Amino acid sequence: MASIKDVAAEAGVSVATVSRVLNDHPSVSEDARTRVLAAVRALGYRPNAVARSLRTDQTRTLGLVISDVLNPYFTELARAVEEEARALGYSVIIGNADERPDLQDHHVRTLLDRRIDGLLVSPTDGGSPLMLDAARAGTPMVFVDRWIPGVDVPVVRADGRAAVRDLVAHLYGLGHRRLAIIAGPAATTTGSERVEAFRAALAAHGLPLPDAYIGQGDFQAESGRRVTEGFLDLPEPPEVVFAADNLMALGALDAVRARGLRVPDDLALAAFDDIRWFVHTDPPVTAIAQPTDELGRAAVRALVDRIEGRPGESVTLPARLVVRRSCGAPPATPTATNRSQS
Amino acid sequence: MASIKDVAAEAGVSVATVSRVLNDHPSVSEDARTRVLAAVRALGYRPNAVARSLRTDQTRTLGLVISDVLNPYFTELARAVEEEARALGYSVIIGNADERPDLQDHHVRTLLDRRIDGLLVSPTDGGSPLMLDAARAGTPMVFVDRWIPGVDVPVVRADGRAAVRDLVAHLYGLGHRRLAIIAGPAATTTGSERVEAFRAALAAHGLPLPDAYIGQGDFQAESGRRVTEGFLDLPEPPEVVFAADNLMALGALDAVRARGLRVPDDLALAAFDDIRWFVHTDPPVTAIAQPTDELGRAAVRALVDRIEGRPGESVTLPARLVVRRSCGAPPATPTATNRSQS
DNA sequence: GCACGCCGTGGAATCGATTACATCGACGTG
DNA sequence: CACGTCGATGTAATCGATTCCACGGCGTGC
Repeated sequence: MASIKDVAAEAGVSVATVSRVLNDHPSVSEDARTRVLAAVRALGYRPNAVARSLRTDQTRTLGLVISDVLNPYFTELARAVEEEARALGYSVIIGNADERPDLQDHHVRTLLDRRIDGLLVSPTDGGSPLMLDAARAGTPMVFVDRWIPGVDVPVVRADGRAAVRDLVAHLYGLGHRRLAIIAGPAATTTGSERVEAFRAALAAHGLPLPDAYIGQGDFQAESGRRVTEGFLDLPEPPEVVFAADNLMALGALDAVRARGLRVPDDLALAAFDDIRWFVHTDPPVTAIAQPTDELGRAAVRALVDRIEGRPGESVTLPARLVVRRSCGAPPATPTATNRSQS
Repeated sequence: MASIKDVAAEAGVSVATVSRVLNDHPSVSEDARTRVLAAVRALGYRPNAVARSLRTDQTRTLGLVISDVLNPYFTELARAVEEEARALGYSVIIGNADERPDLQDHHVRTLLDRRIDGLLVSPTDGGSPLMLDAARAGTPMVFVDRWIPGVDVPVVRADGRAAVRDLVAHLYGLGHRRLAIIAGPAATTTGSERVEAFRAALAAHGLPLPDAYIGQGDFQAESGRRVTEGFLDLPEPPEVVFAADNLMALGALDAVRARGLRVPDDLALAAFDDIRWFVHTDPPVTAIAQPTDELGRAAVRALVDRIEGRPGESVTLPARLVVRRSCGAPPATPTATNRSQS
């Protein structure tokens, strides 16, 4: 591959001049500029980003560590992040933690080794020493979706409490009284928060949330299946299951179907995170939708602000309830179940 | 951040010795080794991958340019790729082309600028000059899923022809005679191949594939919707629609539902690419499943072989038909619709 | 007892860029 | 006419690693 030296030789100038042309420094003669540009084209020269990064101490790269690539929510998030980053002149390296703290650490470590300019994380746990050290050491960092309490890092996320209240009101209105939840890992903020929001919303209607109705999941489909089976085996099974993410809802659907039961007649179902497929499942699933795109963009903006020396603020956006048929009593108009209403 | 010089100073040795310890070169005294290791720990030193790459001319990084991150098929593929790469000591940078040639080029360019060791591509088009140049210039490269004919690059993909024959036989057996296809872009191999396989399979049953029954899609949901509406507006609409990927099938489902029609009674549906959600859609969708995981792993192995100087061979794995209810006549046993059978 | 070889080590070149500093010529001004 | 200024350019230091080469010391074989 041609280097800046080859270009300099070809154009009959020094490497300094070539570099000046490439970074359009003002003090270059028109003549030199055209000769350099011609040489660049002739050799098909492209600057070596590795060398440039070493010298300038910036990679114009963001690291994004997400909890699970197979989760459509995070995929959408990743897409929005990449788009906004590209618009701001940054690339993104995605690390998939698969909800495993060790994998998360692996990715944070290699991203740090590559000297990415900033890190976007949706932590799978309470925070490893590695990540906390990095935050303390001043690596620009922003938490997205989930966060680690007590760490001084901006957080970009959705607040689902109002939507959970709406959901519970909806369920209550349909006559449901025994409501259960498939929770995410307690070590994640979204894991514990959603349970608390659910509990609070139930309390507002004078309903309890017994321990037997709190199933411990891990945000993966398999745990949703397992927990749902546990619920169905209870002497007094719940009437509704609220899954704290879309994959566990999928697992719940698996469990219900495996028993030959029907949603919502035998068991109603609702989920946190709305995805396109929920419109076409049998039945369409009532869900709480996050403004995923905006979250991704806001997170990148906050991170780039930090990187470039500006404050970089936390952002909280509201989630909202999308009613479909998985909890019973179809909505008034048929189109109301379609996502396009939103 | 501490550099190798700091470590050398702390340990009272030269940078050469530190480097030797870090790369466990044999010729280092036990004493020096322990002092260096202690210094490394004390300073929390981590080698700068950027500097290392500049010197060694290898980044231990693979580039993966996929056609669409929002497509679960590619997400699964990306996951498998990352996993296998990690096992072999490589990281992966994913570029999402969103089925846009310009974006694809953008990613190939930045990946090349970053001097990735090898490139994994599932091309969205017939191949830009940029990519062809890179291949010719000797950048280790492997095509996955889709490929560009006439370029000397190994291809790792699934052969769906047998599965498409099975599908058509299945449809024929159910009494369907008017079969239509929502094709992918003709510029992609998977786009044109699937149409050809479908046409050939129809011919074997003496069935035609009229032009009106070939809808031009672009592998995105919206095009599936649009094409399906076109089919439904035909004076003699097809009895079955075969979508060449899962997103267009989703779009087809949207279109059918928007008209208040039912699958499979009013229109039967089948798709290329099987995904978890197809089990739970209304109705469960008959699909052709690719061995996505194995494809991803095989692709990485072929690429790493190339990078490390070994041959690196093309691989073709068979796809297979998974019958569900979206074409009519439910399969004999209820469990046969479940993915766990596979 | 001497020479050779090997081991451990450090000095310095190198990778490909950016950039501070020096140089040189042209031009304007007093 | 001399001097200061400014624009264009080149030389060389630098980023943080790896690695070739040289060197000193010690063990071994003859």
